[in-house]
Amino acid sequence: MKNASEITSKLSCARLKITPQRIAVLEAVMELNNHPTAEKVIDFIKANHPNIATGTVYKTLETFVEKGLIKKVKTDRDIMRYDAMTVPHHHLYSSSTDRIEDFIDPELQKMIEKYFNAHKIPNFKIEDIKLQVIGEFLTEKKKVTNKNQQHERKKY
Amino acid sequence: MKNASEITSKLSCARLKITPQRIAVLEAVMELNNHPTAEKVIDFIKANHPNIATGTVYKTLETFVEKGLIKKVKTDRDIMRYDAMTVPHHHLYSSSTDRIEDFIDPELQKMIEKYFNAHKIPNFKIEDIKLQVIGEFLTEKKKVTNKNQQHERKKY
DNA sequence: ATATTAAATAAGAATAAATCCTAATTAAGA
DNA sequence: TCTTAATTAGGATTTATTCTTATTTAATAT
Repeated sequence: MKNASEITSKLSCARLKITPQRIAVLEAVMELNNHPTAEKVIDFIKANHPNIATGTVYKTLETFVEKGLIKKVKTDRDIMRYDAMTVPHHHLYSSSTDRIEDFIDPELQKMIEKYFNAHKIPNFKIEDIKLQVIGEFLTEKKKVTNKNQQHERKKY
Repeated sequence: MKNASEITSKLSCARLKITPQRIAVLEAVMELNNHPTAEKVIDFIKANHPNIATGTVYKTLETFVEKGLIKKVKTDRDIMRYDAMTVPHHHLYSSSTDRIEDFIDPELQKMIEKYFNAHKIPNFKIEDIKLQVIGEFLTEKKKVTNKNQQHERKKY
């Protein structure tokens, strides 16, 4: 549990009481870094903390979303997923499987921000912009390592 | 039922058998034009066709999505919504209510397409790009009529 | 260290959306 | 009209999530 202090500091920054349950949930979402479902988080936690209640995990995840510690990831399927990454980023979605990967592209980010600064939407205050790029992954689940490429993807 | 022929032609173009149930569902999604939930569709249909089964509506919606007649709209909440619009467009989401509006912006669309043509994502074939603009609506639910504005929004 | 108290949790019941199942029905082509 | 594969009704079932309440606990003040 190397990043224990990182976790507790995140919790206290968010003005949340530091409880074993919250530590376990935040650790799980950070460890399961590819957008786990609530169920995956629950399974992960059960291994070390067999008696943390299901409802507690759901409630804790919701609390973290409210406090901005994690984000919800929408899919076209019916299960909610969660994301511990806090830097602005988008997502690649497989149209045939449930694979989701992060898509970090500062240049794109900048372009979109610039566009919306120049083209305000009438009567709408933008808080966040998420790009869902839907398509097909052409490789198996492995890290893209080519350093010359424009876009990074986190390993699955 | 003025657009009856439009509906039947859409169905036959999609190589689907033309049934009263399918006509009713497609009509409902087109009529309820602000991204109805399955439940809203069911309620709408029940008025004229009291004995179309719930499961049929779900199945029919799913069939239409597969055939590309309608699209799924996923929200941060847990309910699936549907969209009959077939031209490429994005969505504005209220961060505090469940309001969703269409956001049509051909210039933005063109810019994004151009960007991804110039910056291919390695090992990924793009099929669709959806922009989720999350924020707050500053007006009540009414149509934006200013013709000079860049962005159109369908009325709620 | 201890007491206080508001916040958090366990446990499982309850809810709600969506799916599944099977027999009966129906649309479209022969 | 007949045939047949596709579709539907009806309802049970599943699954994700929320809710409820008594109990426990973390943080603060004493």
